[in-house]
Amino acid sequence: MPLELFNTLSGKIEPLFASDGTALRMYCCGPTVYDYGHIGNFRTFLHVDVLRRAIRMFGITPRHVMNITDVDDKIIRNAAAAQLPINTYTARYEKAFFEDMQALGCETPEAIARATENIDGMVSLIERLAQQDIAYKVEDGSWYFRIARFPDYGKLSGKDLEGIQDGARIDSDEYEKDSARDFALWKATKPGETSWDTPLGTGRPGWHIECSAMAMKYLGDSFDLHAGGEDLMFPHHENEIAQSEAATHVPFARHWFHVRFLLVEGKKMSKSEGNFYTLRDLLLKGHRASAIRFLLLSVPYRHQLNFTFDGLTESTNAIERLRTFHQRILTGKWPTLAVANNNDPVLSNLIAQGDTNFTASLANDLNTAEARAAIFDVIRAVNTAADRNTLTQPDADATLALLAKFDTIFAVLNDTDAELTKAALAWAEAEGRMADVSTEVLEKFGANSLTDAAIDALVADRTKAKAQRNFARADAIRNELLEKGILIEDSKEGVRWKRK
RNA sequence: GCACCGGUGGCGAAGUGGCUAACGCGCUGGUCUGCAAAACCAGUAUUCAUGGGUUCAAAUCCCAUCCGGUGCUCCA
Repeated sequence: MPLELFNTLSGKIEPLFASDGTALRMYCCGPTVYDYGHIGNFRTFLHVDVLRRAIRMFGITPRHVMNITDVDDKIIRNAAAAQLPINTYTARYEKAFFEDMQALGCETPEAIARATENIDGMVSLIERLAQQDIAYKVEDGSWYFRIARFPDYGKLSGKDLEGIQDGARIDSDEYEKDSARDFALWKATKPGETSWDTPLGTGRPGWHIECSAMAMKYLGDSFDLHAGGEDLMFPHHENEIAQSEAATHVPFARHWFHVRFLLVEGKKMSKSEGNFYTLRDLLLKGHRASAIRFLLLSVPYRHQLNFTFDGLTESTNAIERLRTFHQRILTGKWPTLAVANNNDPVLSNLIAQGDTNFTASLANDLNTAEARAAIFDVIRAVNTAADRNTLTQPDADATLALLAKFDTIFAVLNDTDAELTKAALAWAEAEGRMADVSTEVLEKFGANSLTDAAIDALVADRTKAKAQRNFARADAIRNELLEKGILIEDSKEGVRWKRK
């Protein structure tokens, strides 16, 4: 079964493969590091993460390059306002970005490419275009791409040139262009602005050129897949194709992958709507990193996702069930799991079917919703068998193997939520953002929160009270802990507790 | 204005021509428990925005209407 994925360029679902027979070369448009990443950004990166994980699950090696845009108008403006050199300014946000990616369980790409470290490549690419008279310089020293010389322009986004021309807003800074549609390859700078002295003149790169130059540097003139958020389709990716193919005369990326925007509480996320959330905002409010990952992945990448706090609660609960089940199979406890001797072929088949369904769902254009459902089907069946003492060791093993497979994609079973929230809390403290921390988080993880030892002591008290059949005392302790977010569970195997 | 996507149970969401409309969360009742929790069992949409049409057969295709969202400009 091949892994198939919708290709924006062809408008069809097509199999993915490594055209060089070794590795699937993919380029993903990364962040512009001028601020902390928000959940919209991460929906895209999370689905790219699932894509690369799925590629590996299907036996293909990914070679994934992601860029960091560390120079652009906003960075220059904000760095100047902060009176910092741009690299000092961007370094903190780049660091934060990778911390956030890790918190969300994203794997690190095989290569990271920074725009400011690849100016030479961009300059030579523009020079190649200039030799063909496709790039031209205007009086102020900026260079533009002559769209009229690239007849395929618009093939990705399906735009016709006339429409663009009519709708184009003319930027007052961009004068002397041959056509309003032509886009900047190299921007002349004003004295004092961040700039590079190059054969093209003094200036800085246009936005699109970095991705063309860096993708080609790391992956070759032609490569397998290019990814990004849906907004990048036009003009960014369209312009990348134009620049690259006009220079090389070979196809740029074969397969284009675009992730749809999310809504927040039914509306487009924006600062003015007051529904704009960074990952850090959510962690400080007490939401778990794993629940955020799971929620953002629960709706397939080509569908709009409505991010809500109810949805986050739902995901938190769903993950609890997954983890509880995983622990049950792993430990044979909570509730007790007795191993049966007689094999139940119906159950064995069900587990195998779950495995097949999981794989098939991902193969079908990364249907993460269906893949998720396949796992829950198995969970219910195996729990039922376990409760009836009909689960055999081979079936338990097969279930664990399936969970492991599930987790190579979803990566939510391993519980690191508490440490991630603590790290966010430490960050808030260091940055003077304690006002953003919810009381719930402070109670659970702040300086006055209960230590594990203190909880264990209270639990021991309660167990003693229970042994004396002093249930009033036992329940009082349980309620006291519950108010502090600690949930106690009794079972035949003894008592366990967890932080809610 | 032009282009496009979507409207499925209380909520989220899969399914895009043919078995009883997945799955998750929630809720109700039961089993277990001192009581809870966890887990299980049963119940939770005779119906897929609305109206018309095509078809032996439609949530799935066509037309119209209403509603939500997106792009055309920096944006994941």
